[in-house]
Amino acid sequence: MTATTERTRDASTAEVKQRIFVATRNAIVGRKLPPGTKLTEDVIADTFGCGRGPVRWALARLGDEGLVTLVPHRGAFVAEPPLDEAKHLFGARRMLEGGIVRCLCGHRPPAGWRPLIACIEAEDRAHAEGDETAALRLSADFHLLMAELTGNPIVTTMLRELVSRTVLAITVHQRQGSSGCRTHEHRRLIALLEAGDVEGAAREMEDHLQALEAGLDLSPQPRSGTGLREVLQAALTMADD
Amino acid sequence: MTATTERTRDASTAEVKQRIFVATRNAIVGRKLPPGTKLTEDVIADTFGCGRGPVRWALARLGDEGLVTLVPHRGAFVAEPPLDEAKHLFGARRMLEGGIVRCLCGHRPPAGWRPLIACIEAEDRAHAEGDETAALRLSADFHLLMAELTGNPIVTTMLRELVSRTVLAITVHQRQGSSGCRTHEHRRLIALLEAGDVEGAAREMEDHLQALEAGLDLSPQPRSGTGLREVLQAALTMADD
DNA sequence: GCATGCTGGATTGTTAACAATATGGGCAGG
DNA sequence: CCTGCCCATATTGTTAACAATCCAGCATGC
Repeated sequence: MTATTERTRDASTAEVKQRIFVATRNAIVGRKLPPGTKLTEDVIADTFGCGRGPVRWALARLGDEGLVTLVPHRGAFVAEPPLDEAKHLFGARRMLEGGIVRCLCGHRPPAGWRPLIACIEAEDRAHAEGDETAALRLSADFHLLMAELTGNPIVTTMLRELVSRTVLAITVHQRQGSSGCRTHEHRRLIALLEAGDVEGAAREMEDHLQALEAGLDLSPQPRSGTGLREVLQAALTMADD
Repeated sequence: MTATTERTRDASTAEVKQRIFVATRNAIVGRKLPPGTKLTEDVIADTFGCGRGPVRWALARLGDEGLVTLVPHRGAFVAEPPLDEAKHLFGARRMLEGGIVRCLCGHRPPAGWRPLIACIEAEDRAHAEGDETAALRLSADFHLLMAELTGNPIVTTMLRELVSRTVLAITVHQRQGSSGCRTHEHRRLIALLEAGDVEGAAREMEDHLQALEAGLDLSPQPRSGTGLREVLQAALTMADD
């Protein structure tokens, strides 16, 4: 996997931007780049052997998705979603994924729920091996797979964005000891889906996300936020957009 | 409102990109730029009196949102969402807005439903004056307002994107005679919300969107799509992302 | 000793120029 | 008369260089 890094083919001329974008995003959600790290343009440009233009494009795109914060004349940093944003993130996922579950109950996909079961088993294996990062990724893949099973690419894209940001939010607001999604909740969700219990399945998904949100530590964020500069800058953000 | 267009202040140096983006998006959803129109970079650059860099940034962002299609080495065109995409769009809105309604039923916003009623009245007035474009915009604002009432900016952003694309899809797949959202359906939705009927309100919203989707003409799209070039290019779009 | 004001270095934002590519019309050949 | 090739033109994609801006460290004055 991640064979993209090895493709230094000449066909890169028109897809360098995409390569940089995907690589950086994978690095962020894969916990390789801790939140707050500076993403210097020259470094990335040298790494990929290209000018600074494609780098700026990828960084802007990542900024739109909320994975990096772009500070004018300062640069790009891996985002550190504040607690408010994390809660909004989970709220949005509750609304969207509840709809996904209800949609899935309506017309079951042709492939059935087998892909979901396979994903759960993979996550269990990762848990057994102690690879918690991989487990988190597999857990995210489970939710993403549900979106794909609706057959609606737009929903898939939206949820992918949400899930990426959620992973980042979980990373920054250290889960004290709670592992990501409990797999038995996922199993119970599938059971309810198979039974055709629309309302029960939707409720299960919402409760599941609620439990995930409850795993955040609500302590007043020890990092920046009361820094006097952020307060003043936040006061000026009101007259935007 | 829309006082942003008048701000030709010198502070533009750092926000030209945003200006171009907002202006172009408003022009597209406001039906000023018909689907398919070529968006030449030089023209936009000259219009805003800036280089081509900011224009490319805005165009890329619009491309991400699905309002323009970026063809490599060809340029940017106002998107003409195919019928499949339109249906997916409505499907995504059903899932998300169903969740929004259910969320709103849970904890009613502090401002109550008055803003929604005001929006409906404005839409009725526009209908009375025969300004159908304004009516479509107001109708979109109603849905957007519901998202804002959840107090979740992420949901608002997602729905804004969806609504913009939906407006474009409706524009291209000419509604034969059906006006946008019927206001009485909006009123009924509010009544169910006020009554606290969660399931009924959600069902009403889904039916409402279903009715909107049914207003599309399912005839094989008379415009481009069977153009033999688009068919072949679409066949190559499979191996993307 | 501490706060304030400057200067050097580094990094971003933008513009301008160059190279690469696709389109359209003209022309030779069948 | 139609098909296929070729070149002029215009537009995009990219890189490189310049100007503007911000941070770190140091000197200065109280």
